[in-house]
Order: sequence, then C-alpha cells, then structure tokens
Amino acid sequence: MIAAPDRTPLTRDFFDRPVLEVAPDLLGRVLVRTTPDGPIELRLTEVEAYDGPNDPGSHAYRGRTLRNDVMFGPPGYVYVYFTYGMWHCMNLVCGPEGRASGVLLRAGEITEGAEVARKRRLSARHDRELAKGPARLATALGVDRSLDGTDACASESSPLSLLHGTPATSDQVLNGPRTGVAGDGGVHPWRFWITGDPTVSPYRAHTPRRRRT
DNA sequence: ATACTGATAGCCT
DNA sequence: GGCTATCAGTATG
Repeated sequence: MIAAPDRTPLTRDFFDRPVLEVAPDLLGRVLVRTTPDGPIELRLTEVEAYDGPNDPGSHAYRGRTLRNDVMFGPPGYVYVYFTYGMWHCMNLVCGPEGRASGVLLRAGEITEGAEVARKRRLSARHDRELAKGPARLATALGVDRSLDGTDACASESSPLSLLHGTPATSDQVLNGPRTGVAGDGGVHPWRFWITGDPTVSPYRAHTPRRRRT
C-alpha cells in the first residue's frame, strides 16, 4: 500500500541547507499554486542547482542587482525572472542567507487542476507536456514577476506553497549536466531528475546564436 | 524520435 | 550592442 502524500508545507530549515543538498530533495515534492481560477498542484520531477557567486551559470554571479535581489535574501523564497523576451522561470532560494544560491524548477507532473493549466498552455498536445520545461512550468502555473519574493513556506492557501509530498528516494534520482547553460560542458552535473518520468524535459546543450544581419 | 531557426525584450558590459 | 537558466514550428529520419 502507498502512503498518502504529506500535505504540510516545507519549513524554512528545509531550504536553509547547501543548494546541492536541497535540489535532489525537492524531487517528488508538491508545489501548490492558488489562482483565481482554482488551485493547481505540481509534483516536481526535474530541477537544477545554481550556486551563487562561485557559479558562472548563476544570475547572481556578477553580484546583486535589482533583478536578482531576492536570491541574496533568506532561503525559502521564490525568485522569478523574465527571459528571452517572453518567458518566466521560477527558482527557490537556498541557504545560507547571502550565498545567493537557488534551485530552478525545470519540470513536473500536474496532479491537480489540469483543466486550469491547459487553458494557459494551449499548445500542449498532451498533459505530460503542460510543465515539461521551466518556462512551460511557470506558464502552466501562472507565475510571473509579480510573484518574485513570495514565501514558499507559507500555508497551502497562499499564492504559492511547497508541500512535503512524497520525496523521491535516492535510487530514483539521476543527475547530469545542466541544460542550456553557457560554458557548462558538464563540469557541473547539477541537473537532477526522476528516472524515467515522462514529464522530464529533453536535454539541450547550450547553442550559441549567430548574429542576424 | 532529433535538428534547426526565428521570435522577443530586459539585462549587463 | 551582445547575450540569454526558452519555446514552438518546421523539416527530416
């Protein structure tokens, strides 16, 4: 028999650990997004770690700015950024405070509120594609910069909350190079995912773009 | 299934 | 001015 997922929120202490410890521990956890259209729940299946000022792939690498300010604050809060002129992506700040490390939420399985998520992701041909990729995940959940700095340790009824769920066991977790990070030729195998899960996004190496004329 | 390309605007040098 | 923690559409095996 299978135990029901634990619906208590993760605590501040959960996030107040080194990012490489937190990242794999997030797999199988449940993100609840409360919207005017109803709640959406997502079981995390793929994440990526970014280790602050020592990590050239991190938005915090070149210091504190208006955009990345939340990353330099306390752990357990949400950092949302806008990229490629069209998309949003969300991260969870990890400890210790001031290190500016975080976990990018890359993919997950919608376990509740799929009807609401489908309306935001009209191009998805299958439910497993609703949140397959970081920008798709944010779109499906209706997450944008207005949620930057939101507390993920708040109650289930707040705009965003991360519940214990059913954590993946270590034998279910694989790791490998991060997706699309410039200069990260596998030196940092900091992408973590649940083995064989159909909602995990395909790996893409960083592709340098040629300047258009 | 994989491979390539254009779209788009904020961010940082 | 160059770059980007991406996606959707199209082409091809």
